[in-house]
Amino acid sequence: MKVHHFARGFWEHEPSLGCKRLRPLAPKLVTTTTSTATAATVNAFDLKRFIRPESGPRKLGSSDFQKKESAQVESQQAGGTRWNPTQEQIGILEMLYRGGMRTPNAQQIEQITAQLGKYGKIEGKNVFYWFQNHKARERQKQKRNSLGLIHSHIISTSPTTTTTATNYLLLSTSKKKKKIADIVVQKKKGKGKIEP
Amino acid sequence: MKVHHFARGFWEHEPSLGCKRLRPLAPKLVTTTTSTATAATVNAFDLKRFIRPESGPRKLGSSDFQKKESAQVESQQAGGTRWNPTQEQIGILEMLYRGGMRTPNAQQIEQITAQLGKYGKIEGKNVFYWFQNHKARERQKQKRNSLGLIHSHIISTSPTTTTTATNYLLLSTSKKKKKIADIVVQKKKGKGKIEP
DNA sequence: GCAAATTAATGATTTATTCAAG
DNA sequence: CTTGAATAAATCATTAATTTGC
Repeated sequence: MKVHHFARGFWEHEPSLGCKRLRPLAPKLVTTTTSTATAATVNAFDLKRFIRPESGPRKLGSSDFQKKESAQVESQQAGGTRWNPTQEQIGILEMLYRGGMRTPNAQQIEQITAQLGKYGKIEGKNVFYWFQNHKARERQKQKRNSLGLIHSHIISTSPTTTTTATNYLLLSTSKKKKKIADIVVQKKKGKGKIEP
Repeated sequence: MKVHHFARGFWEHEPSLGCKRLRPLAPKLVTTTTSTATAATVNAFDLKRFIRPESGPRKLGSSDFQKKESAQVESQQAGGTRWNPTQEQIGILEMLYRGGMRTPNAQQIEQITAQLGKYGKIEGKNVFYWFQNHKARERQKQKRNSLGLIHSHIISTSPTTTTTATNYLLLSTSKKKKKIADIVVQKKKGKGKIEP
């Protein structure tokens, strides 16, 4: 377990969040250049690829104009699938979370993204999702724990309200997800969990 | 509301998983798993955000992140708050819905928005929400109807009928959030999905 | 030691629920 | 009430971390 290879030990700044995912190779420091002033233009839909699921044979013959660039070996993930946060990114996000941030609004997301972008490829939606997921999963964890210690006296820590009035929206490019109606009439909501 | 985040001094991680993932990424051979192919088209989603600072209890003055918002609120003057669809817009949307569209992807949304924009101010998120809500509400309606058939009893409030305009103004605000935790909500998840 | 196979995490979507404007 | 907007819960899907057989 715990293979501490301090090959490059630089990133060991925080002992508390020391080893979550060792996966450095982050570009680290990007000279910033701040190519864009980011003056505004916060809205505007960014169009991106379109992935039409089954739903019909259309599917456009055009191969695809996707980037891919075949780089991917680049700094790290960059593969194109899903965001893979670096240690630094996670650290900052957790810091913000602990600081009380739960559902950052658009501006906050923008700033955070810009900041985290120094450590690796990242988009605003990643930040958004991270907060959503982290919040939800911390909650589950807590619930599960509290169930575990029925006798314990330390329950407190209420779910912290949340609900920041933020406005943002993510458009999804529906993938080819499940399309057939699951006839699962009774999906058994709890699954393996112990729901009260 | 809880405004009690902050003093969250100690958090601690999972005792058992001190180190989550620290495997330095094994080469893992490309393999690419031909099975999936996935086309790899990275779909960079777009994070749409628009800011509507006020309009609600604002809290979470957490970090210094909040600063310059409230700058441009007027981007949506005239009515200010929410989208008010015109008849043409609704008509087109319903047409699309009946045609089978349920969750348009970004490109589709963009097109629809562009089209509907001819009849009135509208944004992509409005289209997105409309489909979300319409789908959900058609579903409930159907569920309710199927349930109601057993009794054939009027549910009172005959829908559609009467005063759509709601004479009594809503007192607005002063709503309260109720926790669903206590109530044993039997959310009947199972339902037959009726696809046209 | 190495990879395929398995498992645990967690990123990304979809669905259900809630709030509140009109 | 109707329904646009927003959030949370549930679910799906993919990748990293482990385990296992050789």
